[in-house]
Amino acid sequence: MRRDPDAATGGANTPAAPYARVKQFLKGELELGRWAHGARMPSDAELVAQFGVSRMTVTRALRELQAEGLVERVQGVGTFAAQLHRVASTLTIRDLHEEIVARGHQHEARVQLVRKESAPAALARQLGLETGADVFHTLIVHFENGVALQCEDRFVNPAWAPEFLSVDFTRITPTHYLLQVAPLWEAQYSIEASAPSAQEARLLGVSAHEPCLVIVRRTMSRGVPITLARLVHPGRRYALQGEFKP
Amino acid sequence: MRRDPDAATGGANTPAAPYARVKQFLKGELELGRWAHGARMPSDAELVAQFGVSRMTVTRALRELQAEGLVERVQGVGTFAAQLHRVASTLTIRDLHEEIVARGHQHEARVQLVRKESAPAALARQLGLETGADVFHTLIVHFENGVALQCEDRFVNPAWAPEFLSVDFTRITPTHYLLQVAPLWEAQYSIEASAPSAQEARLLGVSAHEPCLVIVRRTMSRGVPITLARLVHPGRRYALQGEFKP
DNA sequence: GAACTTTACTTGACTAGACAAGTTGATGCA
DNA sequence: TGCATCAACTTGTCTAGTCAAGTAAAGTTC
Repeated sequence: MRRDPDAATGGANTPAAPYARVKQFLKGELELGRWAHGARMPSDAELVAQFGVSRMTVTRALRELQAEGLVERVQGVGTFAAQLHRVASTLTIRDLHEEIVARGHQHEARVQLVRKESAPAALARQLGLETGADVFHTLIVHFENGVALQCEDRFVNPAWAPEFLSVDFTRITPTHYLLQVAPLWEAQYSIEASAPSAQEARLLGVSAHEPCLVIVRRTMSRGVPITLARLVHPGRRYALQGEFKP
Repeated sequence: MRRDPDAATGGANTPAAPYARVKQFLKGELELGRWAHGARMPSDAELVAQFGVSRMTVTRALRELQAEGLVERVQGVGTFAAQLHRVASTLTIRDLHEEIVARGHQHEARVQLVRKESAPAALARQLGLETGADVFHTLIVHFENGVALQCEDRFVNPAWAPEFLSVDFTRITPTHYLLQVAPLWEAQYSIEASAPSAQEARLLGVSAHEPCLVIVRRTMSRGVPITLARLVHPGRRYALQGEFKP
């Protein structure tokens, strides 16, 4: 069992940590709408007096609330209730293989294409290469228990993963391999609904009218583009799910 | 201009804060793959010695890295490089009105339906009500510069927003109004691609085959369901975009 | 009145030390 | 061998104070 210092009123067995009590108090008052958006909240000094704790403790509570986007702090001015006119959520896009295995199902990858190509202008620009430079191109269809779930069309910057073409993608997904090569990355993505291309429809075994969820993701590591992927999912078989908890 | 203590090697004008230096050092080493997933990283004491700072400073750096999911800390054992086999991203679903206004465009909402209904079993369960209880139902189509962008089909728990039906939704979006009533919430959502219903296609002015991005979102405040919304967007006109920066 | 200075208050960051609580491995004993 | 104990090390949290940097309002001077 994991300790959860955030549960300020936990199981009543462990009297929550002081910083968690302060944090939970402020969170509760915010939930009750005690401070309108932009309204001034108690200063550090006031909370120190109110809770009888040191300022470091109060600071920690407020810094975490700030990181969660619930309050805004301005040096020299004060702490204010944040604008909450947005729903922020952490969307986790897991490696498809792990996702399928986690469901207790069987994952199969059929490799349609693995080759080196010459990058046209638009692609080269996205990958930070010169037009006509070599790029690696893979086209893989992923199956869950024999049903096509994703068509993965991917271009990779050879500078980052020179051995990319010799990887056995029936055993390891490109995402998984690239994570080994570049463990930390930043990504930009776009999620939209559209009809599949004729080729994608054929590979996924769906009609050309079937609505598909298309994720286009560009991944970079230390500012250098690594890969550009277009992931096409039949709408009837795939949904992104997530939750947001403040 | 905003200060950014995280930019440990910032503009060279401000020598970054010590905690930020420690954090950036560890982040950089993680990027370079110095520690494999699950490998042991330097202990607090080692970092204290290495950087000549107090333990509180090291602790703060490590705690923030932990919050970002880059390291895992186990009391009594040590600090370890986290598994990064996932791409987590903060997906921000903004209020549509604000999103459109931010683009400098004009937003128009046409209210198709605002009424009280009796909740069928499935809906009642989702909203934590008894079957047959009253629910508020709105159906609103949102336009950006005269083009239909979203069809918003929403059910609201009357207990939370008794005045909901008398709000002028051509001036304020339901999301915006509900945020005033319940400032803090948690949400579960599902994003998928599908064809619109006949009614939705008619309201959006698209063909029944047009792939649509459908977001179903259930919102709760303090554990009590507030609203259930189905947001349908023509795929050709709407994409969710976001980025992930570790 | 306008411009400058002072003062009070705010958050940002850090230090040096303390105690608690958890894990691990070595030691000693039956 | 098996078990209990202890020491060393780890992270988790807190205190009481310091200095720095920023804002805003009150006061002062011209």
